[in-house]
Amino acid sequence: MLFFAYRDFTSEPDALLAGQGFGRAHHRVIYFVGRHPGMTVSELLGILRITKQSLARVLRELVDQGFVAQAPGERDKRQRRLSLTSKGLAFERALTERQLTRIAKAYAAAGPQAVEGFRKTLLAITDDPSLGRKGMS
Amino acid sequence: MLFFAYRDFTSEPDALLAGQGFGRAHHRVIYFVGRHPGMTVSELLGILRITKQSLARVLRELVDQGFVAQAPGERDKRQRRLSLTSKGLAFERALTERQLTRIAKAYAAAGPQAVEGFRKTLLAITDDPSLGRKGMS
DNA sequence: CTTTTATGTCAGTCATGTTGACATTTTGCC
DNA sequence: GGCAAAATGTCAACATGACTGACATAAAAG
Repeated sequence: MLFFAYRDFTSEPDALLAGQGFGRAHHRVIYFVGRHPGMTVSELLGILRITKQSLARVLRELVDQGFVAQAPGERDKRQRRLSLTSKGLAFERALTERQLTRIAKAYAAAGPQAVEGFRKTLLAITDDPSLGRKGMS
Repeated sequence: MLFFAYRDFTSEPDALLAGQGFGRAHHRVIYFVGRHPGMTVSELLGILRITKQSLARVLRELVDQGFVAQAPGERDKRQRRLSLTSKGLAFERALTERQLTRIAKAYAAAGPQAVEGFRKTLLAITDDPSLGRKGMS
């Protein structure tokens, strides 16, 4: 069930992303950078749990095409704090819109209590539920 | 959240599979064949929604190594009805065991009502909820 | 007898992950 | 001041699992 839900949940954004030559990996970066503006590369690596080489490719494309901006950290100039450009923000909203529609439909079909149970159970399945505190999806 | 839960949910079976030189794709085949013994290749393709070329590689490895058996259909001899061998069944149980433990933990943490809401909401998120009637996960 | 169906197979490509090695800039500590 | 450690970037090679397109075979269906 998780497999099907995840596949269908990502299918609409995937189509949009493909139009830009992007994939699901780009979506994840856009998503997390959008929710944590100013985050560092290593924070992002920690969340995604992938290698920096994997991230680098995706991130470079997003920066090159003007979806994500990098700025040296104030206190620590080694860091590259990441944020979405206005172009990136617009794109993120377009991606999320589809998923919100889907969630809304699920909410309508299953009811608020079911959705609350859904959240709770998803968090319990996940190894590190500390990530779930800020409205991630 | 779906992303994290799916990743963590599959992490333990993934480790087991890697020991046999298998991947997540093999797990899905073993899972569905185990739940629908005697299913045909095209039924499996329909469920997984991948191309036959993608399936072929995975299926061939599973058959070659004696996890899955093929038998010509009785009425239609073109078909190859798929089923797990005893070796395949034992492996499937080993894989599922880990996930059941995780589900049990989630059940304990979130409560039965939450888990029921979880099921309901997952089905509502999925495009074709007809798949969810037989205790799939 | 011809077409369609179920399946298999060859060959090439793409997206996303991996390891390992090495470079650059900046920070922090003795 | 100097040097190790940290944050990041980059090159190269490789694995997995998806894709497309083309073609082959056996059996069923008309």
